[in-house]
Amino acid sequence: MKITLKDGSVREYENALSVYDVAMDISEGLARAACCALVDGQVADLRRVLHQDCTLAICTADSPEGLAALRHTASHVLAEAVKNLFPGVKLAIGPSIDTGFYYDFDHEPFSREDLDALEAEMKKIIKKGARLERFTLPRAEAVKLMEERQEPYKVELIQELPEDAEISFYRQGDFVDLCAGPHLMNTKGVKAFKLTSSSMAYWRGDSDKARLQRIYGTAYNKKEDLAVHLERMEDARRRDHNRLGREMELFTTVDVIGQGLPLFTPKGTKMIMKLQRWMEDLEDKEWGYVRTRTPLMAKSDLYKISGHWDHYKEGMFILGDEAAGGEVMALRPMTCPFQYYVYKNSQKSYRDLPYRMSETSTLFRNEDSGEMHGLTRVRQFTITEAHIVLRPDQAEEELKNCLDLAYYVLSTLGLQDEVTYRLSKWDPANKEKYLGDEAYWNSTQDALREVLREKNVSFVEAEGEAAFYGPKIDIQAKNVYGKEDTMITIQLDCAIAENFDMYYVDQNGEKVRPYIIHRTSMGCYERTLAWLIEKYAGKFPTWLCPEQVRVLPISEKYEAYGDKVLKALLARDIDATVDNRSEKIGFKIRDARLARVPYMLVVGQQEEEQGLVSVRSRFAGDEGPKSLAEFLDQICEEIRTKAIRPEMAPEETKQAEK
RNA sequence: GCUUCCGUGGCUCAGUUGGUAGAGCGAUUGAUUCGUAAUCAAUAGAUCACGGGUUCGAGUCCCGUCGGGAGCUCCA
Repeated sequence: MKITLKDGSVREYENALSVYDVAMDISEGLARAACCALVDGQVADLRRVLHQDCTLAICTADSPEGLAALRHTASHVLAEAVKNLFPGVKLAIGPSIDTGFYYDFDHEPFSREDLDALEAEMKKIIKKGARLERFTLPRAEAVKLMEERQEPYKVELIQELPEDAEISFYRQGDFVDLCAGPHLMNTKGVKAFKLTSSSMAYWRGDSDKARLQRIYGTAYNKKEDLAVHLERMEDARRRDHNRLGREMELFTTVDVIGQGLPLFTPKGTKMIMKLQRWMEDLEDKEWGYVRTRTPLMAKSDLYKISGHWDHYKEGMFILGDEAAGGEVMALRPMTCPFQYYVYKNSQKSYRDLPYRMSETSTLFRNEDSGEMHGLTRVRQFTITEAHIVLRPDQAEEELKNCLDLAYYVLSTLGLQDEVTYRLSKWDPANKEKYLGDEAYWNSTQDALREVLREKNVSFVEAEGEAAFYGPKIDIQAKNVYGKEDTMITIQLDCAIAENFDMYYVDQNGEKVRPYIIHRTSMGCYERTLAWLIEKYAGKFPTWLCPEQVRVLPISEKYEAYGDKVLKALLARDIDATVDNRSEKIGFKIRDARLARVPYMLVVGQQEEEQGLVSVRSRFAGDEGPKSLAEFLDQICEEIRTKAIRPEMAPEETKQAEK
């Protein structure tokens, strides 16, 4: 094939390997372009994504593929450095990830000093520079090579590849690694990197297999990009809800109460109440839900019917001693079976469906002790969740309603662009974990996929992420560190109605099994609060703030007027306080700003005489004097519409914070 | 549950090779009554997470438990 080089000249190449060579030739002209490309015998567009049918791709250095190649190469350099400094080490795997790379080694734990030494060694390797050369071997020879080099993990990986596969390797100097590529042309290309941390990881992610040590690093094309990334990580640390939420006195934890059991202080409680009232009103008044109130525990019999006893027992808190012959109860890990019995309380006609039952319920899940984290992973949480019982012909429309409601909630919170949608499917290789057969799963998964497509939602599909009774549409959010959690879930369940003998009566008077949608339209309140803290760095939209206005009298003389203003605010359902401490106004303002209160009303002689308030906001700084009535109308409107006012430019804030 | 690092007043942290706990912020009290990001002073507050061990002596060294961070596994 022919390639037109950047200078306009044309060169011809015969096969993949020579394309690889030419990519090296032209890489200088493509900044530090990575890899090479061959798609159906044609060289791909230079910025083209790496497709499955494309074994090699040419791309620019800053494209996602270029960065992946860079980071992948950095992981090889790391592996070489580890080999140099810790000769006995065995190599496992070392891929590139979102913000960098990691490599797993079979070795003693690495200390920070080890990482620093490894960084220095990597710099040496990079400075020396070595061309990365790709070569392939038939499987048997590949195994032999890795056996000779005493790399049992690599041997295991190769043995799982097809027998007739040509196994590809990359060599840099004396270092050889099994690798599909792609890579940079030369280790010299790794210019801006940092080893960030080390931790334990299991071989193949299996806790029964060998314990390996994983070293994480990050790498960019330019030092500036790396600096920006590290600064962003620093910012993430400042926003971390587990730190900021405690600092702002939204929640706390107490050793003797236990792990994963946060206590909400008055401010955090107020925020959750605001979210909950909004959520319940929205569902009931605009989306046709009815509310239920069901027990927090039940006899084990209930969970045996639902399947949880078989599929989820180790995740439940069990009360009572089965062995002693006593009654065995369990705290509920979900609301589903309770609401089914609410449905069954009266016979339903096809006209009654969809029957939408919602409940703000507290759930208990016995998470492993290492799993708990701040407010995002807890053992007791509260969620407004619903079960919609419906006719099969209503499934599509109702699923769309659920998606619409979820989108409305997300966009009101200003979070609609922060999420990704995931179609969570079963794992056909693990059938015993699920209810129902292949046909059931295929049809329900197709139904959800169709709804997502019709709603024009872009989504990824994930095997093995389904509930045991049905597939899910999961709306995923990332925390400040990039770790993903499920916020909202919409599940289609056509199986469980059978277990509970639920039915409705159709036009012909026949009993028919309904479908059930399990859904939330906001994550549990704990997790949602955590997400809001991190998204807004504690500077919440006014309607959500636990303290919306703080009245700041200039001195004791204006306390009476301050109280009058406070009363007027409270009368309009605004969460307001007054700061009557004998401090200077500058101090009170500083204090209120650090508490991230959106509005401060400074009142003194001038304001008292003319019935004014001097407004200072998080959004516009000093807004000057306004009449109290005008301010009240303005903030009430802002709260009513749940407006998200833009904050002051970061530079200004920073300036002010100095 | 696993690996690793960590645990010192309410918070953030000092505390040398083991010698008997310190700062800033916050709190309280008093003075001050002030116009847009820190008024001054005084006071209180710590069996150094808990339990055991080594030692003449442990915040410091060792073991265990509990709790926290990071990661892994799990996640209806």
